[in-house]
Amino acid sequence: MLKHKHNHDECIESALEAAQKICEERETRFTPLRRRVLELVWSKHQPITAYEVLDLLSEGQKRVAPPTVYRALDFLIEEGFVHRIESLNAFVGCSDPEHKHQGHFMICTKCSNVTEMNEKSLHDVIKKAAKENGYTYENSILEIAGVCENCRN
Amino acid sequence: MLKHKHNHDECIESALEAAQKICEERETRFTPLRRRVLELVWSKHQPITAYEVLDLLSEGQKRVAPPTVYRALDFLIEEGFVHRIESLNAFVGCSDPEHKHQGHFMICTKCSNVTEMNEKSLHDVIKKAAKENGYTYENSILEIAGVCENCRN
DNA sequence: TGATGGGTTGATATTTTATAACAATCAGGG
DNA sequence: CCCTGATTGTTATAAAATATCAACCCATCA
Ligand SMILES: [Zn+2]
Ligand SMILES: [Zn+2]
Ligand SMILES: [Zn+2]
Ligand SMILES: [Zn+2]
Repeated sequence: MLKHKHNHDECIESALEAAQKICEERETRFTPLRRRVLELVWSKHQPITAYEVLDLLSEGQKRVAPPTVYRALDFLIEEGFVHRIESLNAFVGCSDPEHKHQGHFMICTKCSNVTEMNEKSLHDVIKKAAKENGYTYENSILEIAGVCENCRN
Repeated sequence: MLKHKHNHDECIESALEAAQKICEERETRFTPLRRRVLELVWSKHQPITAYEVLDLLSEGQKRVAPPTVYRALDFLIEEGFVHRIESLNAFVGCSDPEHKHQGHFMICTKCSNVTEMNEKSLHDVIKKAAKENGYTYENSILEIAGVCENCRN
């Protein structure tokens, strides 16, 4: 179902490394828990709910409580490593953590895969629309539902 | 706080009339409950939560249960009279119920007022972005957070 | 008329998602 | 080591939404 085949382990690994590096630069704490939660978010190359993360995190150990997961997710979102998909109440790893932003996504209604769009032009159009309506732009969420290339075939 | 001063009673009344008319055309049932819920959604010219609607609906009578409200909201959303604001878990009346669409909104982070944008150009850009990424467009939500003109002054 | 059936609403219980509040623990600086 | 602030653990609860089945309404038609 993945849009492009790739070695997903590498994919996770590089996300973790990037996060680690950014935290060092910012002097924020990439603790084992936060690292593990980020790994779990990435583990399912699809949006994952907080309680799914909770279940995975609890495997083979005492069950953790919701705040543990939500606090870690809050941190990861704050740092820009994870986005929340509002229309799904779910979370995905960010494909471009170096540059803080709120995400713009396309969500396949057949396979649930999500594609993050990092397109400056789209971002600019949205900013412009806000300005034209008299708003000072802060940030935005865009979630497009549709059918992905794979699922059409 | 309202962007433009207006007689809000008239505003509500016209929304109800429009809904009534559209339901007659579509032969869907604009029941007293649905009418009342739409009225309550409009009553607060700002996003309103399902449970706020529930509280208002329950005033002076036996308390209604959540499904009553959610079912009415589902109908109103389905008919395009109401939009859900995903980032707020709240609902607003649609400013253009004649033409079914998912809403594109700007949300003031100071006063919580919401402005619906019915701009074809923006809609087109979003559709185009979906297409360029290989998705067959179905619909989209756009929620821009910012500060409105009033609140800046 | 009154049986039938679809759509709507009522009622009860539960699930899903998220947060509040406070205690325990940990990591770094004096 | 002791203090401090950040992080994590723990318990309880709030907020948002849905599942299920019963009751009701009302148009159709036998
Ligand atoms: Zn991103
Ligand atoms: Zn797909
Ligand atoms: Zn609308
Ligand atoms: Zn404002």
